[in-house]
Formats: sequence, C-alpha cells, structure tokens
Amino acid sequence: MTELRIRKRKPGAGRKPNEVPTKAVRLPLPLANKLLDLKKQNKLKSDYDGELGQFFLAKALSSKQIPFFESRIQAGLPSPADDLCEGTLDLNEYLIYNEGTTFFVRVTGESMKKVGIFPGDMLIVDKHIPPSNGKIVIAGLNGELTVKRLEKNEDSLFLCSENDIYPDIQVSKDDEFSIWGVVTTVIHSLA
Amino acid sequence: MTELRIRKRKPGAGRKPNEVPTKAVRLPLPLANKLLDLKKQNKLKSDYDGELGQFFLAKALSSKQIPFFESRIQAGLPSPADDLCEGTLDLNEYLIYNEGTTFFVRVTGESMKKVGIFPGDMLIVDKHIPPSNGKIVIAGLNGELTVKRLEKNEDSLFLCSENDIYPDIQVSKDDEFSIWGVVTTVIHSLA
DNA sequence: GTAATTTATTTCTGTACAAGAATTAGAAAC
DNA sequence: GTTTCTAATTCTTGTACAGAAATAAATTAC
Repeated sequence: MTELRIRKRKPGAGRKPNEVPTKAVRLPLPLANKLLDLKKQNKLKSDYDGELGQFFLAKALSSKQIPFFESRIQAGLPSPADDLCEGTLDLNEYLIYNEGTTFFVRVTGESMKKVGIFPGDMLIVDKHIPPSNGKIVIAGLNGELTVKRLEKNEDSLFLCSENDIYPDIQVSKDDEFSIWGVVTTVIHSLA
Repeated sequence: MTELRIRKRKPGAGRKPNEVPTKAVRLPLPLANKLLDLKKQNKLKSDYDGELGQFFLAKALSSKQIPFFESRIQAGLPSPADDLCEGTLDLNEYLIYNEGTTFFVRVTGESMKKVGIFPGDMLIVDKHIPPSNGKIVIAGLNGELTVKRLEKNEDSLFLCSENDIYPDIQVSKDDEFSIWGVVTTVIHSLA
C-alpha cells in the first residue's frame, strides 16, 4: 500500500499582515526593556488608538532638545512613508523658519477666538511670508496694530475677525495700512 | 628553516564592553526607524532615570534670540520696525521650565476645542506640576491616552472635555488610571 | 629606543532564520 | 446544510550567529 499524499492547494490562506509592521532594532538595555514592558502591557498599541498621538518621554540635558513623539492616526490605510516622527525637538528650530525675519507679539483682544487665538497668547510672526488671501496677519491700520484674517480680491481688502461679535473691517484707499507679517504659530499658555 | 608558530597569549586584549549594554528588540517600523536615526546621530545617549520612561540625551545647544514686542496700540509706523523691539526671547527658555520633566505630544481629537486645543496642535507637558483640580492633564485611562480637564473633589474624579459634544468621564476605582503630566502650553500652527 | 604595523583576542551589532502564531480552505462528521 | 477538525499557508518574532569593530600585546621597521 503506497503512502500517497495529495497536496491540496489552499490559496488565500495564511496569517494576515500586521496593521503596523515591525522591525528588529538594537537599543540600550534600559530603553529596550522599557519598550518591551510597554509592548507587553499593550500600551504601545493603545497609544496609536488613543486620542493623542503616541508620544515619547525623554529627558533633555545639556540643551533644549525636548522629546517629542508624533503620530497621525488613521485607522486602516497605510499612509505613504512615515507619518510617525519621534525623537527630540528644539522649539526654536521647530517654530522659527527665518531667524532674521521673525518676531513675537502678544495678543490682547478676543477677536480671533475661533482660530484659537486668545488674549494673552503669544504669536510668532514671520515678515517674509507673503500675506496671501486667508492668512492670519499682523496689520497696522491707522495706527492700530491688530491681528486679523486677510480676505482680498481684485478690488477689495478686508480684515476679518474670527469671532461673531466683532465686525469685519474693509480697508479703503484712505486708510493708512500696512502688513507686518504673517502669523505662523500661536502659543497659548494654560496657567 | 622551520615554520614554527608560537602562540602568544595576549591577556587583556579585546574590545571593551559598552558603557551600557544593548539588546535587540522588535518594534513598530516607524518607531524603530526613528530610533535608528537618533542612534546614528548619536542623540541616543543613555542617561536613564528610573521613572516613567525612556530618556533621550541630546546634544546641540540651541538658543535663538528673537525680537519680542509687547503689543500696544499706538501711532503706527508702518515699516518693519526694529525700534519697537522690547527685548528678545528664547522660546526654549520661555516655554520650558523643567527640561528633565518636560515632553511634547500631538493632539488628534477635538474634545478640547473650547480651551484652544485643536487637532494637530502640540502640547508642552510637565510631569512635575501637581495635577490639581481644574488643570488640563494628559491622562492614561484603561490604556488610552487623553487630554482632559481634571475635576476632582473628596470622593470623585472626572475627566472633562471642553467640547459640548463629548461626554465627561467619571473615573472609578476599577479603572486603570494615571496622570502623565500637566499641560502648560498649547502650540497651535496656522498653515 | 620608539613609532608603525600586525596579530590575537574580545565584544558588539545587524540581520537571517527557525519556530511559532494566525488564518483559511477543504475534508470529515453530523 | 452546518459544524468541527486538520492541514496548508503566510506572516511574525525572538534570538543565535557570522562578521565587524575595538583593543592591547607582540612584532617589525626605522
């Protein structure tokens, strides 16, 4: 009696790939162990699922490099390249593109609440970014400095508030008007 | 002439052990790659504090002094006015109180809109600020990380959203709950 | 003598791979 | 037809290992 074994094909079978593939890396022992712990507790995964991006805790010693972990979560689609970016971050490097043309101002009004600009906030402003339509700008209008959204077309120019109780302002030829720069970042302190 | 090869001992030779041993671990690809990058740049020095986590030690010192204006209403000179400069400011100095206990996270949800925290914003978090009542904190609840306002009294503890369409969460004794730090600053980028 | 080179030794490091886990289709049982 | 079982298939994962790197003694060159 011959032992014949017939091979049945089962195309399509097999373990499915992970949502996020892994890679073996060699790291300093304490760090490696911490990461393994997190993994065991499944915390490494849940950080991807949570409302916050996954983050990395770290310590910066002789400099102002502060740890940073970013992750954009979109369940399902594997996004092109790495949407993840972990590591350290230097606030100056990160927030200031042009050292020579950047300055700070502090906000005093509430007119831009809807875009997250509150009284007391500090704005980072770059003079060399073109003040195109829709940008938040620091504008001087008849001697007053304001922060507003720029709305312009061929023949009109508005400074718009982002707060319903404040009116938009149309800039006319007679106004003394100038743009100081484009707001790139809002720094909002929580007391 | 005989070919005699005498074996000479060389005790004490050999590569010296690393200061900190390493270990191979398998991690999610993006995280692994970033860690490898840091390692290549030699930014992954080991100085580990037993506490929560992984400590990165970074190198390059950075301090940029950027002009700073206190916003005020006044007769405007329109030109890029360096004469109004009230001083300079270093973002790192200004925003980071405790280097060793500060970290960054990026926000992905909308639940804190009302306090100016929007998706995509970056938060500066300090572990060593006491999470007292009313503070905005980064909390881990049953494996998920969230940013919420802390409301606590003698016998109850709530994590409150600042967005009406999100519910508040009462933390019970059975929940796995921990506080990672208090949010000191929101960094909101305007595209 | 000493500087430069070679050799012996030790440890480190990235990665390949075997073992295991997950998943599915087909066969067997009902 | 449905359920259960099993083998086939595919992907993951921890770790062993070969080669690289580092180091100091021995040897050679000058």
